[in-house]
Amino acid sequence: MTFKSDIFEIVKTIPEGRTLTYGEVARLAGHPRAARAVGAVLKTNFNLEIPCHRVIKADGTLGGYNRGIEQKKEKLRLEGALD
DNA sequence: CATTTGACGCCAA
DNA sequence: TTTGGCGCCAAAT
Repeated sequence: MTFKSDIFEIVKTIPEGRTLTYGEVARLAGHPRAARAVGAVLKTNFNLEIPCHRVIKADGTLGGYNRGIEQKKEKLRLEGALD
């Protein structure tokens, strides 16, 4: 499988109300040092079936989102992943 | 095939 | 608490 597909598989398993960091996703995919590459992949994929808004930075900030950082923030708030 | 780019992560000032 | 710098890796060009 490709790095991309591995990442998507992992992200698809993130339950509502839960968040993982880019680094965590990379580690779960078997690429412990590829945190940055994870963002590169999520960025090029617009598949809404993939809850990529649940992937945030290790320092607690949200990072980015291909549909706007505000949308990401709002989604997480609705799911209770914030506060 | 060689470079550049960037939704990262960590540490020193 | 902010900045700045560096290592890392896959995608895009």
